[in-house]
Amino acid sequence: MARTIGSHGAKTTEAIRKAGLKLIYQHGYEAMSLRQLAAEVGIQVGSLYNHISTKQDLLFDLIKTHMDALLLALDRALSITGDPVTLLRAFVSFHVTYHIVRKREVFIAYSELRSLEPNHYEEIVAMRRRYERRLTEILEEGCRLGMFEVQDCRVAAYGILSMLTGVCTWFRPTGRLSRDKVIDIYSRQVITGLAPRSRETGRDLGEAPESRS
Amino acid sequence: MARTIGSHGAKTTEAIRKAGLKLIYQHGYEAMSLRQLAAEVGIQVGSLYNHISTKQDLLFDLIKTHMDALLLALDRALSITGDPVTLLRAFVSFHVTYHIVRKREVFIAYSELRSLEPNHYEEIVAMRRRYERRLTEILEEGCRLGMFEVQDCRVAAYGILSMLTGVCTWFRPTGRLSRDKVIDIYSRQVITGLAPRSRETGRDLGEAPESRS
Amino acid sequence: MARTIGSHGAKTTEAIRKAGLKLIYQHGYEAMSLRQLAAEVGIQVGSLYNHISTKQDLLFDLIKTHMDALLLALDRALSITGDPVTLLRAFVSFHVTYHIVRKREVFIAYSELRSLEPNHYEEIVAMRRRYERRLTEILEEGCRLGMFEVQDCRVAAYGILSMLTGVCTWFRPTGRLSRDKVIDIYSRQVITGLAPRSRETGRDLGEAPESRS
Amino acid sequence: MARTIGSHGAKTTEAIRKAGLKLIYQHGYEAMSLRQLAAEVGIQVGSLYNHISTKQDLLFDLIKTHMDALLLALDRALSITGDPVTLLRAFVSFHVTYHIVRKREVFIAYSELRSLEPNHYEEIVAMRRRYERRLTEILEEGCRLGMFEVQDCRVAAYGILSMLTGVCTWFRPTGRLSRDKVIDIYSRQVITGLAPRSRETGRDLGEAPESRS
DNA sequence: CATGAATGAGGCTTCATTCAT
DNA sequence: GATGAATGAAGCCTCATTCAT
Repeated sequence: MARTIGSHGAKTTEAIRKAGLKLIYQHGYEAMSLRQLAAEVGIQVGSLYNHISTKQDLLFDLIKTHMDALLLALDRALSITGDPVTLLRAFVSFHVTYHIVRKREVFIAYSELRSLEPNHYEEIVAMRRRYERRLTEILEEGCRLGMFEVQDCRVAAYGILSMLTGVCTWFRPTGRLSRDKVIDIYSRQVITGLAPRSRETGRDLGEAPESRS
Repeated sequence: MARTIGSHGAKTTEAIRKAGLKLIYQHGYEAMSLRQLAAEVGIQVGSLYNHISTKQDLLFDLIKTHMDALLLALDRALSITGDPVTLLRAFVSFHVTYHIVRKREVFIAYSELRSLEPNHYEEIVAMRRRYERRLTEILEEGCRLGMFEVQDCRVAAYGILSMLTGVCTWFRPTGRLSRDKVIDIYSRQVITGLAPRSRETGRDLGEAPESRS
Repeated sequence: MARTIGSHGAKTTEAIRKAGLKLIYQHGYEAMSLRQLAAEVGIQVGSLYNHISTKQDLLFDLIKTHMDALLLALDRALSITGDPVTLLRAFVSFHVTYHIVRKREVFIAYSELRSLEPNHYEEIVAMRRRYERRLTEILEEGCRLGMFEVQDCRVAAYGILSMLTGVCTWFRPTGRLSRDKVIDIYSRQVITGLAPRSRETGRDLGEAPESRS
Repeated sequence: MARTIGSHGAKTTEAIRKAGLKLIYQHGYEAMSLRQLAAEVGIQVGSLYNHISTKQDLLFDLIKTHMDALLLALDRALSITGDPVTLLRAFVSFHVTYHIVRKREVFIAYSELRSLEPNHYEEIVAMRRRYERRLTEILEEGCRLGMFEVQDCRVAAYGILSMLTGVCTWFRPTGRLSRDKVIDIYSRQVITGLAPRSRETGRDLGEAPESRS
């Protein structure tokens, strides 16, 4: 991805990235043709190659750029002091917000992983793991302090991530619920879900009546 | 999808469906070529057309067959009597099990929705909504009875579905956790997450310290 | 190069090979487009791929087939008994004849060597060396018997081969000279050129007045 | 081919010609792209057009320049007095030397003839004929004087040219044989090959006449 | 002069689909 | 039913060339 900053062509490059984002989001990487992409940008197919080196490279560039931004933003969002509950709430808020605002990047970065060449795939998956790790660490700290109670922090983290990420598949900014409302709802559902069992009663709603093997 | 039941070719037809499932799961519908498919089955490309009418039709058939089976199985799984908590636990167990066992069908039915022609798309989405509706109803009933407390049952249902469905992206049968263990963990996390706020304290972990509008 | 003997498609395959031979001879491998080739054959471009696997493969197939035939024919032509002069005359006759009759194959096999992929290149060059070796051996035997006198049999062989091969660049079947006449002329020129120096004078026309190192 | 003599850009122009020579020799005219050429020179593709007018023009310029130089050098090499044998030896020496030293120009001028546009093609072929004519004239004079005996001077000339030109396909400056040695070998082979049949013996293996000047 | 971007044609190859055998 | 061959569209990419900056 050669990006000649300041030059006139930078505008075209950016337009290609934007159009690529849109079309890949809409139709998928495989289903998007460079013909479509060029048409969307308003240039000839061959001209694309003044800005990208390969269709595959465009995909990688889009995903990589997104992941970089995501990790950076997460760092900033979690650079607060507070107990695990506070951090978890910050995480939920950040994750949901980011996944709503950058809906398309987020979707592509996940659903087109398999379209990446092995090398690129590995690189992105590694970044994704770093992201997940941040949440897992919060859960682990919460368990240590007795604020959360989960049988497996990794599994819990995966569950939370799936739940939150799902937001970007149905949330509409113009819909019934505001973004903050959704964050509120999910924060409660997530944090309550990790609550330790009540000491007094000895059981809670989540425990199965009979034991399983 | 012409299936000549009983004839010798039925075996081939089934082989095509099986191979199609595998290849679409691996590479995606757009990325799978009928040449690959034929090769996987061990026949020539042209011969495929004795069994399928169209690549698109094969996709639809696979998804439709899956959705029929899914809804039927859900019916069976929820045909028990019990309070919402019991039903919810049954739902979680069913959903996770099905998504682990029929991992590929489930994945395709979701990720290749966009590859369906409008008519087919509508049909499948309607079925999917019926599925989601079953969970939402359980939550609504639970709220009515005071066993759950959520601000929005649809949103809660989406969250739960996302969480549970995520299982099929990381679960490995040979992994650290057994299927039952995973069901156990998620049941607790889901049901606890819906628990009403403690009456005594008047607030719970999930509520934000400051008020929101 | 899949060649299904007896099937209807074999005719097309052969037509492609023939047209490929013609076009590569005329314009060169790089300059020949598959569009041209398909047009020459009278089919669609894509249909070519029912008969060839690759443009490169077509080239290799043409050259390899030629080299096989050439070596086989040489074997037959030299399967006579006789002294080196007789064998050399047989070689000249064979080489010139073959290079006139199979003018295009011969030309391609030489001029498009550089268009072959490394593996293919090596294979063909090895065959070519076997061909050259046959001539060199005749010269060596002739020298042993005192019938020829050359300072370096390999160089002499190269010279002879170049001279004879050049025929196919200018010979016209309808031209002034018959094929047999040309063979006659070249036989004499080649064989005379290898004649030992006259015993009486101790020197001959080919020796330079001043000595060289 | 605009050559701004004396200007700074002349260096670039010369670099382009040199790189073009190299790349066309290596890959052929059709296979060489202007992108490669520009990269080899170290400039951008567009910049080439400040120095050449067309890819075709570059080819023609390279060949034409070479042919001019070749004919001029031949004139100089043959501007000696002497009998046909002396002249022939001078020709052989010159031709071999030139074809070894200017290996790439020579090769291109021959192998890329077919890549020239009709006009250019005719022009170069005419020059080539003038070159060949010089050799033919020597042979004709030699025949007139009874020093050579060939049935057809044109054919003999073609044969000799082919033989000598072949040198540039296998000669390596660092190889087993020095350039002078090769010239020596070929001079003898060529001249001996033209020797008249011995009057006394009536055989044709090339006996030397008694004297030469 | 050099540059980078644009063009439009065309490169090789693969695609889903059809159909005579 | 299966096959191999044909189709025509489309896939990604590279080409030589032009031109404003």
